Amino acid sequence: MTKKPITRRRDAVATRAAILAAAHQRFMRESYDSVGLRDIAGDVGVDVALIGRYFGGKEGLFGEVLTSDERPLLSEGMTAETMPDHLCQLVTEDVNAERDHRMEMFIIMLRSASSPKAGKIIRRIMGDDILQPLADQIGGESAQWRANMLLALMMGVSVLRTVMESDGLNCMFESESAYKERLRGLFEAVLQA
Amino acid sequence: MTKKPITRRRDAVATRAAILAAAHQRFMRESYDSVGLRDIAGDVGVDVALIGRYFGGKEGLFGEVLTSDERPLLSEGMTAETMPDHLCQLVTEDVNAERDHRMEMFIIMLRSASSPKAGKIIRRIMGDDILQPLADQIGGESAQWRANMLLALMMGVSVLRTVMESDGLNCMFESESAYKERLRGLFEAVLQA
DNA sequence: TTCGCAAGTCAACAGATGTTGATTTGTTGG
DNA sequence: CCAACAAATCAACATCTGTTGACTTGCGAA
Repeated sequence: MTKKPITRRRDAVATRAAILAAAHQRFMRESYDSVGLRDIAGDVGVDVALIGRYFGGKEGLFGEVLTSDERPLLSEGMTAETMPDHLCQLVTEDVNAERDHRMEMFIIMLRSASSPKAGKIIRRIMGDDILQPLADQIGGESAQWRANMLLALMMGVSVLRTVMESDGLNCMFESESAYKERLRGLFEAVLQA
Repeated sequence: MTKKPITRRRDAVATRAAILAAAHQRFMRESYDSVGLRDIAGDVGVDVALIGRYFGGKEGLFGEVLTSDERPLLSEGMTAETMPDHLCQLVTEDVNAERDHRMEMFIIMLRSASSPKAGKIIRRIMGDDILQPLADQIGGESAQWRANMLLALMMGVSVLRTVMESDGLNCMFESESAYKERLRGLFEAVLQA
């Protein structure tokens, strides 16, 4: 008991996790092609070669950033009634504040979707883990269309706010709640059209 | 008159235009970072160095792709009444068909917005040449918010269809017009909310 | 024809990219 | 204390990136 691993300096799982976290941050701010493996390794204070060792390569790392998080991409306790609130809440978080992990995944995917290598991974996840579950959750006649439309709405608002860095959606109203109310109205319009 | 330039093999303006066109096509399908200058030059059948000569560099070329087209980014004869139709039409064109030039610019911007260098140019154009004119066109109380929301809606649908390559919005209805009708309803909801 | 100039090519640069194998270093079990 | 093994580093690779200067070639005017 004297030698309990108090401060392990060579911890494989810890460094692996650190690399994953650093990559997450980088990919959230720049596209797949813009981020270099040396940037990520530098953030952790580690040699580049480790990334190759642990993740096989850049694609492997990116893929794991998108899939390693155990938490579901869609809220679990989401019913047809609470859905507009949920989605609206998700998309209106303070840009500079700590974000919901689902929103972070969303941003990462939006940022790198145009890179051929990253695009393949992203399109699969978008389809299997977001669109399809969303459509199932919605159910009914034109569930596919509604799910696609909801996703488009969320992506549009997200792209505008984070990628295009426009703040024209936020501060144009007398109160924040009034703005959210309008946005929620749109989500409801899609669901009930 | 015997030597009218029937087939000019060394035409500066023609090759310049050809390079510009090739770049346009490339940037429409991949992101700024993914596209190499040698790819573009190869399409035209020309040496890479010419791009540097004519456009100063990659950023210059990209900037000119986005600004060289004289045609306006927003329809000129667009009134408050015809706006939903216009925007809806713009965003629902056949993905494989020949696209409206405004839609093409839109896609190019969406694709490369996450690349730091290209992003600067894009955000300026988005703000000055699209968002502001759109808000002016709308007018009234919360014109800024409405313009942003319209843009978000258009971007979302565009990203979903072209970047994410989802076709869940198109073929889920009994008729194409029914799908468009619903989408137009959303645009109207934003404008009249 | 011949000259000049511009159009276009060639070659090489300097830097960054992802990736790989050999090597060092720290830790742990005997 | 000392081997053994994994963690981490080092060094170099091959390739691709955008960019630059010197070179060649074709066209048109005199």
